[in-house]
Amino acid sequence: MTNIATLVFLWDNILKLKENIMKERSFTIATFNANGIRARLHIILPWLDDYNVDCLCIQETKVQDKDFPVEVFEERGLNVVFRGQKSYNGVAVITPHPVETVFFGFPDNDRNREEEARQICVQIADLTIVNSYVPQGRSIDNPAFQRKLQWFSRILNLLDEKFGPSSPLIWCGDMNVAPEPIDVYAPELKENHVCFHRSVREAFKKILKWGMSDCFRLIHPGEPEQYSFFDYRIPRAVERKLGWRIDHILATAPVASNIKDSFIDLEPRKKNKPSDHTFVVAHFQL
DNA sequence: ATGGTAGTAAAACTA
Repeated sequence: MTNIATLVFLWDNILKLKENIMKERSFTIATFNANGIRARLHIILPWLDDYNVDCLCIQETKVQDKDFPVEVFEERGLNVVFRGQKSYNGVAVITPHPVETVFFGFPDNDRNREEEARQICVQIADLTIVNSYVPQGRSIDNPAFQRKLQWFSRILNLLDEKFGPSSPLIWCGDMNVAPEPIDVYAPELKENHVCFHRSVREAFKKILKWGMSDCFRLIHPGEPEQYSFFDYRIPRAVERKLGWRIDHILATAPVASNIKDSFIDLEPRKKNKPSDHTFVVAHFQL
């Protein structure tokens, strides 16, 4: 009888454990192109206080590692993973959770500083998050544009070989591509633009086809004039709706199927100085 | 005909 009682007790505990594991957990992620993180702390810090995201992915921190403002995040109980270069590029992941750095740039690369300052892969609980600052490409006849196209094929190889479409994976950041005509103003004039040329759109869509969903579009299908970037050289670009949706949060099915909300927050632009990008947010119940 | 500005960091480069 004691054996049966023990069995019942154990079974009961297994059920409770399973219940705990299966319990929905909220996860909110955001991406932000800072264009200089030190110049945007007045935007980023209050925004973090307001939203309490589980993970903020930043691109274009434009700061060397020795000058990165680690303390302002750590004194708020946030963990930071970052890598940068002097004046250009630079990525960071900010999270209240324990975080493990998987790699910078691409795994097994030949220590390319620029690539490391453009991509971070981290693990937060069971989630793998890749934060990318995809090269802009300069012009379609520039070698930099070929490197941009290669970035997408290398990402696809990486996701396929290391993870697979059924593993919980988020790829987010400044992708420098407007996937569809509704994702940019005057698309008919942008066919030769490095962020709208058919070759980049196709390279990007190949990754969607492989098994990732554009989280913003899951919540706002077909909604026009939803932009994440406004060129600060164009006067009153926000009010005139002269923007691009080039910052994305993509997720594999196990994550994307649990999406609850997604939006582009452009409010912080109005505080003091403009920032060239906005916060793109996605919320899941995993 | 191809601008406009912001950031970094010290003159020009990238976006």
